[in-house]
This record gives sequence, structure tokens and C-alpha cells, in this order.
Amino acid sequence: MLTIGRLADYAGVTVKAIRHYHERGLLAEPDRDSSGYRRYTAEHAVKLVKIRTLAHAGVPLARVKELLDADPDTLTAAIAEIDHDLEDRIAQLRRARGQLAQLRGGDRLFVSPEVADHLDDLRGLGVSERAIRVERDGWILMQTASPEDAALWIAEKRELMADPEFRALYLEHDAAYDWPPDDPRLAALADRIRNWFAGRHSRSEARPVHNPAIARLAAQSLPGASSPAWDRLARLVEG
Amino acid sequence: MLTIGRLADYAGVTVKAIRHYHERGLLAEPDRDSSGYRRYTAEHAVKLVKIRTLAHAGVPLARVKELLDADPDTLTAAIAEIDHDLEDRIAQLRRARGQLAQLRGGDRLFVSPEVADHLDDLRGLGVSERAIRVERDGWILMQTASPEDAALWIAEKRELMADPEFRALYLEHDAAYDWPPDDPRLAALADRIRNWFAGRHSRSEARPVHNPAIARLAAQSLPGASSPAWDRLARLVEG
DNA sequence: GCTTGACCCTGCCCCTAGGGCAGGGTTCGA
DNA sequence: TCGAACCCTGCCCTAGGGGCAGGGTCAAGC
Repeated sequence: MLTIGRLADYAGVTVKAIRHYHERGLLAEPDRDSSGYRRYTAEHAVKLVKIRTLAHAGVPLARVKELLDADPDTLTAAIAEIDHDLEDRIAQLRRARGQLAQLRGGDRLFVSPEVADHLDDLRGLGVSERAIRVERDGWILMQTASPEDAALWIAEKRELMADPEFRALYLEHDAAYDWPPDDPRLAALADRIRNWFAGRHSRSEARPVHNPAIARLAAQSLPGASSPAWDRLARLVEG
Repeated sequence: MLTIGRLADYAGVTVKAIRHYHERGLLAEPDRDSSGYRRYTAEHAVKLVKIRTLAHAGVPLARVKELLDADPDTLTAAIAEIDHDLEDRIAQLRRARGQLAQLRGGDRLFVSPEVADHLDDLRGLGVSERAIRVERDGWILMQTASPEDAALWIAEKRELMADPEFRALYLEHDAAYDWPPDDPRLAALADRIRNWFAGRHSRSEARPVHNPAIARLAAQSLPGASSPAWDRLARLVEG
């Protein structure tokens, strides 16, 4: 009659799995024939299909064992629960697909949507990729330190970016990275930066937008995050 | 700056998983601070999110390691493949859900749709659950032995069931199970069975519908698959 | 009768992707 | 200054089998 291999084919399961179920006590060992081969009956086949159905649904074998001789009400409740889990897992896999698609480009996986929009804006303005990367890494650090604060800060920063003068300063500061440190434009730029800050402060909404400690960390974390021109500029702005 | 716990929260991963990625060489070990704590940078965060995204998509860590420093074209191809796998797995889970729903009742999980329809027909005719169970188990054994033959046999059997006389005999034979072995109706039934077989044979389409060896196996596999009345009936039919 | 390929047996070690716990040191906020 | 919350290494554990070794068995064809 039924050998282990045939039973395995019937149930869509490997021979090894069947032996495993015997070991775990899920499926009773059948009688053996004269040469020691296991000989199965239709009842084994029925039980095995039940085991396989639950196992393929991700139910741990220990739980399968319980369910095999649970009363119908318990079984019905358990099946509803398992079905729910399956639904969840399908939703998870779908989310995984969505994220996977974003892996090939863009920063949306690493920062909040608001920050990602901000980075896109910078790109639209013609900001260098180097600067964008420094920004991104800074925001990542801020978000890990405190997502709530980061959310507030990005909102402020985006308001700031609405100011044409600030945008101009941002771009010029970005361009200054490559200037020679004795470039005469640095002094002029430093003046405009100071003036702009003074103007903001006079309007009394003077909160520091960037936590300077964090900004420094972000700068340290990347090679090429500063330059001789920027160092000089910083000294000029400080006075 | 970034401790392992914060990094883990940011990436939606456990601390243990991060240490595991270090061991496997997926994520570079960061510098340690004076007390031996790991201190991470934004670059670690970016890489970790990539790892997590792939790992959540079910990519084995060894493969993740390869993909992390693959060229963009290879990566694009790999992502397409992984996405395909994900789609397959979603389809599998959906199938698992469908099968799970059938676990609570019915025989459709265990036999082919044709056999299941046949069993439903028997139920509709008022055949006893005991007989239906014997049929089901017989068909399971036949299907495990040879699905193709079983498909042919069930087609023949269903044709047979279209014959009102055969149906009547089937039902009476079923009912006879509980009769006393000396019941006078047994002899009459045996006659009708013999006549019916004779009629079929004369119409020259005389193929055995049931493989007798298999039928016997099916009968053996179940307790209560025979009775004193049936034993007597068998002797009467044989002559 | 003999061989050959497909089965079957037990027993052993291996894998993935971490989880859990022990036993100890560190940092931070009140 | 103290307790809670972190962090460190090291070790063992898990599910669900896969793979292989080393050996016995069965069925078909020659």
C-alpha cells in the first residue's frame, strides 16, 4: 500500500518532513512491513494534509499538534486567528515590495517625507550633491536623536527656504566650498550672512534652527564636509 | 552620537540583529567610545536601512552582503528578481489562506474535485456517512497509487451513478450494513446485484470499475468497513 | 538469475536569523 | 547619589527541515 515516498508526493511534502512530523509527534508512526518500511493508510494521508495545510500557513509545529485534536470550536477560532495573521503577513510583504522599489534611488527610505521633499527642493535649486548629502546625513542624525524635534526643525527650515534671500545665501555658501580661501568674495558673503541673521533676530523670532552640536557631528561624519574656504568663511562670520 | 539602541529604533530592527549583521560582515563595525560602546554615523544608518529593506524582503543575508556592493545594473536586475519572488510568496500565502478555509469541513483538501463532487452527490442521495468515508479513503489510496488511473475511474464511477438501478443498489447495499446476517432481504439483494452485473457484462463494456485489491485495502484501513451482513452478502453474490 | 536504478532505513551534523540569559560595566535624569 | 535604562561579550537555543553516510530492498529488464 502507501509508502512514505508516495504519501509525500500526494501531500506535496518531502519525505524528510514526514519523518520530522513523526519525531515531533504530529503524525502517528504507521505499522512497518516485513522489511521495516513504513506503510501508511488513508487516515495518515488525511492527517498529513491537515498538518501541511497548517504548516504552510506558517503555524508552528507545536501549535499544529495542539490543533490537530482540538474541538471544532477551538479549531474554528484558531483558524480565524491564523487567517488574520496570514493577512498581516501578506500586507507586510506588500510593504516590503514598496520599500524594495525605493531602494534603487532617492532618499525616501532614510528620512521622513518632509525631509525628502526638502532634499528634492534643494536639488531643484541646483544645490550640489555634496551639500545635499551633508543635509541628508544631518537630518538622519537628527531623526535618530529625536524624531519629534526633527519634525519641528524641518518645518522651520522649509519656511526659511521660502525666503529668496536665504535661498540665495544657501546657494552661494554651497558654491563657496570650492573657492580659494583668499577669495575676496568670501568677505562680501560673510557680510550678507551676518546681515541676514541680524534681520531675523530683530524680528524677534530668534530660535536656532540647527542644533550646532548636531550640525558639527553631521559634518564630521562625512569626508569633504568642510573646505579651506568654508573654514575661512566661518571665521569671517564669527567676526 | 548614535548608540546601537537608537540606531536600532531608527531602522526598525533589534539591537541583536545589528550585532548579527556585524558578525556576518554586512555592516562595518563602527568606532568605539572610551567605554567600549559602538558609536554610529549617518552612513551606518543608511547602510542598515538598505540591509533591513532587503532582509525584510526575504533575501538571505549572504545575498544581501553581495548586493550591498554590487554595481547599479546588477542591483537593478536583482531587485527585479526579488520583487518577483515576493509576488510569488504573496500568491502562495493567498493559496494557503484558501486551503486553510477548507480545513474546517469537507473533503476537497484530500481528493480531486471530481471525487469531491461525487462524495457530495452521495450525500445528496442519503448515503450513510460511514459509506461516504469508506469511499473517500478508497479514492485517497487510489490517487496516491496512480492519480491518472484514479481520474479515469472516477469518471466511470460517476457515469455509473447516473444509472437509477445502480443508485438503488448502492443505497440498499449501504443500508444492508446493519441488517442481521440472516435477514431474508440479503438473498433478494444478492440476486439483483448479480442481475445488474450480468446486464452490464452483456452490454460488452465490461471493465472492472474498482480495482479489487485497492478496494480491499480501503476496507481494511477503516474500522467498521465491513459487517456480518456484508460478509454474508458477499458470499451470496459470489454464488 | 542478475543487475541497475529507484526506494527505504537510521543517525549524524548543518543551516538561517536571530532570541534569551548570564554576568558585568556605563550613563543619564531626578 | 541612586535607580532605570543602556551597553558589552559569550554562550546556548530554536524551527523546519537539508544533506550525507552507510546500509538494506524492490521491481523491471536482459
